[in-house]
Amino acid sequence: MTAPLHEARPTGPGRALPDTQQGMRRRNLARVMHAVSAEGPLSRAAVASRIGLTRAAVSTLVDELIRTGLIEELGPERPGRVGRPGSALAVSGRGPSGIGAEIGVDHLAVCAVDLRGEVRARAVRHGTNRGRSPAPVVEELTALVRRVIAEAEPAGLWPAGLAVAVPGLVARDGRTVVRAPNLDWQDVDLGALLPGEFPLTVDNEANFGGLAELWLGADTPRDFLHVSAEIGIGAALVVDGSLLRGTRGFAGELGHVPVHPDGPRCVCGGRGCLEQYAGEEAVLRAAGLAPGEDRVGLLAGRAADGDPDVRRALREAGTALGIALTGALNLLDPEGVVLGGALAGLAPWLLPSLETELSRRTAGPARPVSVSRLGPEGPLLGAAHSVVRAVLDDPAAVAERA
Amino acid sequence: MTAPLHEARPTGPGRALPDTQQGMRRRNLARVMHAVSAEGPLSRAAVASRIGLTRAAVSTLVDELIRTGLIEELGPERPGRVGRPGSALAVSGRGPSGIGAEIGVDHLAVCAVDLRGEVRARAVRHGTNRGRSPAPVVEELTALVRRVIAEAEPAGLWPAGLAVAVPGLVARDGRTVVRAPNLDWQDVDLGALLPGEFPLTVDNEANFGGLAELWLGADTPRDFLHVSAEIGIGAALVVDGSLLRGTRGFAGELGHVPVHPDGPRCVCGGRGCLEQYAGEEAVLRAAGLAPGEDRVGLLAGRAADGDPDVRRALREAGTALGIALTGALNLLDPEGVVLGGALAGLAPWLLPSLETELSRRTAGPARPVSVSRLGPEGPLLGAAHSVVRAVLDDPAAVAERA
DNA sequence: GCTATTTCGTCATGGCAGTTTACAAATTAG
DNA sequence: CTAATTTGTAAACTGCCATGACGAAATAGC
Repeated sequence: MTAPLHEARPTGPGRALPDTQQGMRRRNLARVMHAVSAEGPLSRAAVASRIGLTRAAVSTLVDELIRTGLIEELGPERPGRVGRPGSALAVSGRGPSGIGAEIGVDHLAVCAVDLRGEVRARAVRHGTNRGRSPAPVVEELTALVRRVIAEAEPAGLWPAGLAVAVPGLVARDGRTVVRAPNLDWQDVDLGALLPGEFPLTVDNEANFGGLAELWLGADTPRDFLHVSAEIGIGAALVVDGSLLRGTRGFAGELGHVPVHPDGPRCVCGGRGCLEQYAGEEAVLRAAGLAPGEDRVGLLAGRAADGDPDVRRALREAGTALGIALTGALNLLDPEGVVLGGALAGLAPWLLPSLETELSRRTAGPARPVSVSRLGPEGPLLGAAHSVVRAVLDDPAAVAERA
Repeated sequence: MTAPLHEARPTGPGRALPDTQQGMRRRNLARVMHAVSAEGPLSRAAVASRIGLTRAAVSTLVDELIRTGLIEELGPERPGRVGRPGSALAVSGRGPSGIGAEIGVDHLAVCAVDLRGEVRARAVRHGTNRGRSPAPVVEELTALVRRVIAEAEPAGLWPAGLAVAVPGLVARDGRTVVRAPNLDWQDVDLGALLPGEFPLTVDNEANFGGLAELWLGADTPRDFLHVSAEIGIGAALVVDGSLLRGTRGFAGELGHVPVHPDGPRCVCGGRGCLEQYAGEEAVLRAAGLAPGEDRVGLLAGRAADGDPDVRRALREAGTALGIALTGALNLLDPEGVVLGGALAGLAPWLLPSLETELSRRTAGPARPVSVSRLGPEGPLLGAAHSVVRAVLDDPAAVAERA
């Protein structure tokens, strides 16, 4: 059972799956899970009115979910309202958990999140992975994964799946890293290197960051661009609450949008790509700094100290970002833009020129550019939560494995 | 009953509609319609295996569709295979029809398409609409609509809906033309001006063109960009077989993607937008021609005659398009690009420089750039077919009105 | 304090949808 | 001409949700 968790589900009239009563039941179980998960403790009656089924139907659905341990009965509510109080239902803090992992340039991280969305265990290993071959890195990651699983186990949690965020392009199979320039990896099938005991998904770090923003952000809209940078500049395109991945899985390559078509050559073959102006390397060079460890921290520190070269470099990066984003906004018409990853930390110095450029170039009301609250935690949390979402999306599938 | 036909259906776990048995039935009726519509005459058994239901279930579904006149029994098949031959089922050529309409800069057009996809009636009125106020234009259009409906009526067709393609931005309500520069319209509620007897959808001409490409194109993929030009340059973003509309409905504004960020001022407030290089007006100017009637024909004629100024102007437009499309391809990773509308007629002179630019700037296998077979007919056909698709998507809804 | 009202959760009943099983009809293979 | 195969349909069955009724547990009004 190693199916990709977040496969784009075929939707609309084209979907080939027959519509049978069992499917209906499964979808309604999912609806109950989502309602309870999203709106806190809820009585059966409240769930029924939320999802449009009758109380009787919800009763049987909830019974089943309680039997399989996905939902817990907290006890009677104490409301000021008239009538018999309902019995509060909540998603269980035990049972299946989502294991999220991140392969960063300078670290490895793993965490376990329960169905309630709480992080229940974590493990980190610092140290660069640049240029290391996949096998030993994944081996270390696997060790962290096992440690986290072991740590969560006494609390009654078992891994329902593993999702790995990587700084690079991932094929649509959700397993293969096609290219990760920072790691110098190419066509690595992580599915073959990682333990096969549970469902695995691999995805781009920007994508998981975007999903984290969608699921955990305070008032993130269902349509936005999540821009993230770790040397390369990637964007997660969230459209109507789900990721736009592209045919090959390479959508969101904001870094190679042409900004100055006659500008400097880029590794991608083009000229004047955004990455040549707002990529980490380019900014460091423009700021007169040498590449090294913790480059983002260095930039942020210098900028905070008022270093004029760094400030100018970031200002220009913001302008270039603004130009590239103008194109993206015209194409996608999202509700907003969120700066995540390394960009979040540098936002104070990027935002002014970025917003100037955007408002200069786009008509109509300005689209809000906000900064991720999650910062560097985004991808890891997004990965773990993607597993949790998969459980909420089809609780019946998990119940079979429990 | 004037609900928008092609509203983005909420999908996935978030959709609020309860999953009830009647809904199941409706979806399965739709599945049968789609199977029969897409794969020609089919026996009940063939439909059953296609959609994954049992023959018995399909039998009752088909019975219902035959009773409501949406499907016809053609009679026994004559196969070389062993076993009792099936009875061929086909979508009916009578009953509900889709009325498509187009408000062009230089013409109005209306057509009626039956469930089989055949155009059964059409009407055109030539003459510019530039600068005319909405009311008289829509009045003329309404007259054409009524004529087409009357023409189709003796064949047993009745209008299941009206879809109108306009050269401009349309709000997500599917009724309001927010801005149509060529017509000089702004915030026009077509829903108030058009007859209210049947469901109405209004959409961008590029969007309907893209849908036509998706539904009628020979081997069009489910993920592509359909680029179209009528003064403005618009693109339909088809992602996984459905349109990406954006929050406000303005997605696909390729014309205002920055190509040379320091280039000439654009009406949108920006600088160096694609439209400044590849828009109709810009190309005419670059070619040393004055604007007038049938501008595209003029350009194509001169180019075919070998006029060097025109050729150069088109070559440069192709280059600019290539730069803007590079950005779009990096963001969306579609399977291909289709040139439609006015661009289709000019493709021979645009394509070389466009493809050069694309292959220069993008790594990996070149994405195919193809030319629409439908040409200027695309938007009209797409509009009419969108109504037909709505019927196929929910035959039960139509049966109630029959 | 007591009764009426309101709301909750559950149960029994019923309707509806698709499955299973069986069978007659219509064709080909030999 | 018989056996094998496939189609379409009917009858019985299972599963799921809706309906309506009921007891339980709270509040509101007197």
